[in-house]
Parts: sequence; structure tokens; C-alpha cells
Amino acid sequence: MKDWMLPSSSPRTLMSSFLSKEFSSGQFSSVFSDNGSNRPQDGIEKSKTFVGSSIEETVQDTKAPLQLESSIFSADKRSTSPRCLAERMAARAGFGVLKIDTSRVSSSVPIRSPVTIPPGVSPRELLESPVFLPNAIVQPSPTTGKLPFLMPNNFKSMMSSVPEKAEEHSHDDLAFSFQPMLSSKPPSFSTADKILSNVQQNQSLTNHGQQELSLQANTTATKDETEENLVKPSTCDSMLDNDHPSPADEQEESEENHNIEDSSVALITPTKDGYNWRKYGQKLVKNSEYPRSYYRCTHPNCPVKKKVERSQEGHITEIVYKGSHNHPSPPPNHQPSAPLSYVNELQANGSENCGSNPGHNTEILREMASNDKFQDVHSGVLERKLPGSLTTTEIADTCVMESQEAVGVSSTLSSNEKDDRATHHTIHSTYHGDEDETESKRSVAPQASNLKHRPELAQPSIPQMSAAAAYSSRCLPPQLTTTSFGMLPPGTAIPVPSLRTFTPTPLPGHPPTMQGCTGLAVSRGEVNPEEQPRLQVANGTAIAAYHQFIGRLPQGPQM
DNA sequence: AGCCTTTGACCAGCG
DNA sequence: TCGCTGGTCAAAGGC
Repeated sequence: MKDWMLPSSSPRTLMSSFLSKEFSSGQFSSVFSDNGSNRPQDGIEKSKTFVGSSIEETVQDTKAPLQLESSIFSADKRSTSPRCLAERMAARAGFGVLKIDTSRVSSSVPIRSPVTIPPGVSPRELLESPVFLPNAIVQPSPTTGKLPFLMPNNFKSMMSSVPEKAEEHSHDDLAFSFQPMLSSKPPSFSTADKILSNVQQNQSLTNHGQQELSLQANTTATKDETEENLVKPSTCDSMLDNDHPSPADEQEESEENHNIEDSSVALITPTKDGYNWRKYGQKLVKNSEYPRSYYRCTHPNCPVKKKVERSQEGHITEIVYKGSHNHPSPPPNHQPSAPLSYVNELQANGSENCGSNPGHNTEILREMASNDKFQDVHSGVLERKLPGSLTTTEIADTCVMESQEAVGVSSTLSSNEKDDRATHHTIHSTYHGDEDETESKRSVAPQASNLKHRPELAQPSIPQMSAAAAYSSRCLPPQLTTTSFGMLPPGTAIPVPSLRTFTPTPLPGHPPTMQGCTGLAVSRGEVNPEEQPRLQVANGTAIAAYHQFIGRLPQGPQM
């Protein structure tokens, strides 16, 4: 854990550096393409997927149009690590490390505001204006009340239904379009407002490249109860806690969120997977600086358990899921219902895997899991609760809505641990404080995707719906602003050359939609168009890459 | 009252 | 067999 948590390194810094170097370097593709076919978990009872940030990456893309705040994102701080975390993780999990270059998204470089705000017009108004419809579709996370991204009913329809202004901004470049929220409920802009406010107060922070990558591996083949999913948040405090947070978790989340809000960063929601957990033990294990908490699903006869390690700050450092839920996820309680459109779409699409519970996207994931296609996946969902981290998830329960997840993160995808627990799904991510910064970044990110070819519109200070959010949204938990892929046969490679082409490879019988997605692909931060990362699905395991697009987006995904 | 967390004790596996 | 370790139990207490 020491490696994960460098005292001097802020989560954001870690993430930025991690993302900047590895992701930009094309490792993303290598991770999936190279490792995808050789998933260790294949045929293995347990598999793990690690999602982490390379805290050790120190290289920044100097060419990046945007510079992260040096003070905050200084990658130099982490150069001390002898070994790249990503490498360790890769070695440990068997996956390469996915990195995203966050350096590109920074505020240090003076960027002229992409949007000219007429005198007398408050940013909030802009946000609420049709131009920012994407925000309109954002509702408070069902579980956290944070700012979630709504899913478009149909990606195509979504594309076609882009608001006029949005289209104007997006032009042909816009791979991502935003759909007006169909929800009867008025959109919640509280988060956006906060973000905006924050942005106004500190624009320098707004564009910090909050990038999160979370990869999720799902072993559907091994539904054995002994299966474990490990989630380790790495750069973010708790990005990926896939599971529904236990009450304690929720409390922590609340606190964290509160903290974030206080820090002007709002959105983090982590670990809610929709299931109810009861803590039945806690122990300080050897070789772990943090106490490990043991949770079990409160559903009668449900064998699922999870182990959660949290840092003293309450950041989730590791989450391990064991077993599969033998029941549908409990109905959401206080969670605002997800957009009906989204739900309907899922249903209409016949997504067998997608839950019908409008209230919670995570429910969908759970459903998938229960359908054997997504088992343990919920575990894989990353949530995060970062006290000061970005706004998002949780890549990281590990999932904060857009705000939650995205918290500056770098993540790595790995399937195996160096140990023999090959079949365990583990996602490692470390959340560090500082999420607020991330949050700020995230808040800006949302519309950037639409503004790609309009630099003037790419201002980080303006909350933007991430392209990923628009692109994703199908089977992802509301907390995740992500791109999700539909059910993908083993061996399926998902080319992700760029945001523009960031789409699942069309598969026979599998429309290029998010239907029945067993994996998640989410990216944060600007993706290097030059890169062609791939998502590799191995042996019935859908691997999810988490990309949170923040800042300028080259293009939207192509369906 | 019910559910949850806390926490020390207990149990099982392993070397 | 013993000690270590991880995992679980269950009483106590809180909300």
C-alpha cells in the first residue's frame, strides 16, 4: 500500500501522471490487445482485475494543450517510486496498465474560455440552458444524490437528438451527443452549480485533467461462489468500490461527499452497487496497513461477501468480492429513478442483462450479474468515494457518478494477481484525497466532448457532459459516467482508437449498443487520438475500461 | 424492534 | 504440535 499511497502525491497528481504517460503512450491498447487474449482468469476459478493509478508515472505530455496545475498535478512528486505501479499491477494482475494522459487536461495553460458569457448571464444559466442539456439529463445519483449522468435512450437516437445548440457546438465532430432528459423530474443542477461556482472561484482547477481509467474484468464463466472480485482504488480515494456501500460506506460517502462539497468539489459517490451489506468483521491483516472489513450481503442465503480495506482517511484501498449474488439487487430506496428513457431503452433493446429497475443503473449491473452474464461484475464496478477527490467513480463503489468516478484517476486493467488467485476479479484503485480537484475537472468535462472542434467552447471552466457519459450510459450504474459495451463474446476486441472511434466492435448478433453489457468502458480525460487502445474480452469476461472524458474531446465515439 | 457496527474471541488452514 | 494468519462468530452497543 505504500506504493499506492505516496504521502506527497496527491491523487490527482498520481492520476494525471499515470494517465499522461501510460495512456498516451498507447499502453492502453497494449493492455487490451496484448493481454486480452491471455486473460489469466480464463478457466480459473478466481480472477482479479486491478484498476489502479500509476502513482509513479511522472511523464507528462508537454504537448498537451492543457497543463495540469503544476502545484497539484506535479508528476514529479511520484517519480520516487522505484517501480511503476502500473507495472506492478500488471504483473500482479496479468493485465497491462491502462493509462490516460491527463496532462492534456489542465488549467495551468491559459485557455480562453470556449464560451463567451454575455454580461449578466451567469454560468449557471448557461449550464441550465439547452446548450448544456447534457447536464439536464443529469440527475442526482440514485444512491448518493450526486450528479449522475443519464443514459441516452438510444445511442443513435441520442446522436440524432442532440440539442440544437449542442449540435452547433458539436458539428460533425461530435461523436457524442446529448439527449434531453426525459425524466419527469426536473434536472438537478445542484452539482453543476456547485461545480460551476467552484469553477468560477477557481478556474485554474477546473480543467485539471481528471481522468480515470477503470478496467473491469468479469469472469462469467466462473460463477463459483468462491469467485472474488477485487477492487482496488488507486489514485482516487475510492474510486471503485463496485458494491453498494454498506451503511458505513454510505456514511463515509456522505462524509466524503460533504467534504468534497466543502471543498467545492462535489460529486463523488462510490461504492454503491445496489446491494445491502452487513459488516461482520474487521481485522488488521498482516502486510496491510489498513484494517480489512468484512461484509456480507444481507440478502438471505446470499453467499456474497466482500472485503474492503480502507485507509485511515477512509479511502478504499482494496475491495475484494467473493461469490455471486443469487438474488436480484434490492429495489432502490431513496434513489431517484433513472431516466425512464434509459430504462425503457434497455428493456426495449431486450437487454437481457440489463435490469429493469429504473431506479438504479447499478441494478442493471446486478441484474446482469444475476443472469450469469454479469456475475461478479457488479463487483467489478468501480466506485469511489474520495473525500477530496474528483467529482464524479468511482472509477471507483466504487462509482461516483460522473463526478464520482472520474476523479482523477489512472487505472490499470489487469486480470491476474501475481498470486494464484487468478480467478478473482480484482480492481485496485486507490483514492487519495483531493477529489475535489478532480471534481472540479469533472464538472468541466461534460460538454467538452461536444466542443471538440470548437476550441473556444472547450473551456474547462464550464461544466460539460463528458462524451463518455453520453456514449456510455447504457448499462452503467448511474454513478459511473462511463462508456459501456454490450455483451461481448470472449476474445472480442474493442478498438478504441480515439474518442471518435471509441466504439465496441460490432459483433454478430450484438448491435453496437450497450445492451447486455457485461463490461464497462469508461475513460476520463482527453484521449489521444493517436492511440488505439483496445478492450479485450476474454473468456466470457467482459473487461471494462473506464474512460472519463474530461476536457477537450477529440471526437465522440462512432457507433 | 430491527438492523447495523464494533470488537474480542474463536476457528481453520498452513508451514 | 505449535504458532501465525485470515476469516468468521457473536455479544454488546448504537442508531
